[in-house]
Amino acid sequence: MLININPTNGLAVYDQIARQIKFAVANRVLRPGDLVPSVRELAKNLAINPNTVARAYRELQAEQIIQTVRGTGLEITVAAPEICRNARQELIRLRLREVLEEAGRSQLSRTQVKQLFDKELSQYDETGNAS
Amino acid sequence: MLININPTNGLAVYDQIARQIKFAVANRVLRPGDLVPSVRELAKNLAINPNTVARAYRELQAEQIIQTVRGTGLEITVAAPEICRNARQELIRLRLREVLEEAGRSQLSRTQVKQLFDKELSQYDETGNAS
Amino acid sequence: MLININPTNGLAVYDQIARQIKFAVANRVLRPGDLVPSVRELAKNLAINPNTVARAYRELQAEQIIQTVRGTGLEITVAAPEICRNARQELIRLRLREVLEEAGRSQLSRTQVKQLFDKELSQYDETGNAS
Amino acid sequence: MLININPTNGLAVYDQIARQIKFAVANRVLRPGDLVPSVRELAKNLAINPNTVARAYRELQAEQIIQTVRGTGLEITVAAPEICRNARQELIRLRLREVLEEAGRSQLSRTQVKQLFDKELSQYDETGNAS
DNA sequence: GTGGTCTAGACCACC
DNA sequence: GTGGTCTAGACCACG
Repeated sequence: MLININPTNGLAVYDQIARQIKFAVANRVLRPGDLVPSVRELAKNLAINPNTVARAYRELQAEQIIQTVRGTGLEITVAAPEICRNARQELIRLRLREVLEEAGRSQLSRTQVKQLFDKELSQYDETGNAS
Repeated sequence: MLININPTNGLAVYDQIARQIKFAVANRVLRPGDLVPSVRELAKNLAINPNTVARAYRELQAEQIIQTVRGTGLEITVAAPEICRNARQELIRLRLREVLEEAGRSQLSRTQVKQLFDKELSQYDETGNAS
Repeated sequence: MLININPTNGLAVYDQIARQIKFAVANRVLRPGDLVPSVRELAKNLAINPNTVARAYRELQAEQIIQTVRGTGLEITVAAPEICRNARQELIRLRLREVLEEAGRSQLSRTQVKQLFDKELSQYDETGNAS
Repeated sequence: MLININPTNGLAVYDQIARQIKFAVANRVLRPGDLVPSVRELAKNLAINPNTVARAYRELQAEQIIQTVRGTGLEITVAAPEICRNARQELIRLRLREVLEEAGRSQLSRTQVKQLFDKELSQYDETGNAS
């Protein structure tokens, strides 16, 4: 379970942690019953404030992705995979819709948008890295 | 020249002003030589502080979209239309790329992404309003 | 006697007028006894406010470059050519000194500055137009 | 990291701050990763308003010379040294060209300009102080 | 503690 | 009237 933090990209650190855990769940790197790292341990590894880790976990708890196990720590819930997989597709859909609205405000035609999309998609290598 | 401000959408007010002026330039609502509303007038119309308008205009000046005409006001530069039209297409392209990278990190296949896109595009009415 | 005004270059309009008259005197385009255009005429030709022309002339009077001739207008003084020619050389010397001080603050060596100067001088065509 | 402000030299205070930081970067007094003084601290030291410092920093951010580190402060970017060093040489070159154009408009010969330059250069002590 | 944003009001030079 | 700058003080999210 590797988490990478970039404190200079404008995204809140707690949000970066939460997102990466959700991705790990969606991609079955983390499975129901697995324990996430303890607040103190993760904070130490990332050299950040424990409060920041705690906040990330608080948000994940609110979304029912992790739950406390008394005396043990925080574990991935049974519902987590479905929540995360649905969420990721909805996220992409929402982003696409936003871009299309932006394009509409810019008065780009449907054809122009499609051309831009196809050009970018042809460079899409399904790895998450820009090619 | 209509500008609408939504103080609760998370976007900074000065940014909303700057964006709408860029759109107006890209869409030929504002043309080179046209004067933008004076700082005080626009501030009064939008019921916001003149400093906020001034900041928006300062950013537009830094991007060479408007320039001061001594004692007269701020006018659209001759280079503005090209700058704004190039910028808007680059913005859309960048956003599409980001979404595709996000999709890659979520391990969606190229086919899945294309289906999502086509579904959203079919609802795209080229007006900038979600349908 | 041609005067060109650029209201968008940051220089005050009255200053542009005064400078161009001084150049005209230094270069013998205007000679002692010549009349400068009347405030109203020049303001009309340049499509600017007569106050702005009046201010330019006021400054030139303070520098003894023009003087009022009752009932006639404003004429170039006998002392004007010497004043303007001395001023132009001093101006250049002052500017060079400023650039050198700026270079010193940037810790450029004397050799580096000389190279930059020689390169620019080689493009210098003595016409006042960038080549 | 010493910054000196002269509120009476015509230069905007925010600009003086930005310039001095750029010089410090170009001269390796500030290096990538170093934090600039916090907005509030610098404002207190210089006895000026925090907004003025913030504006200076905002301009430096726009030029990619500093970047925010969430909750920590503003640090010098890795690209900053190159940006600042290129900028300072280009600035000197631009200034020299302006002076030469001015000289051309004054109909000074190439030889006269060179004499003026050599005379000033002989007094140039590479410290940034007029001798 | 940090930066980011906004408001309110002042003074300046210029037209 | 115009923009440009600065001060004073507030509120926010983040760590």
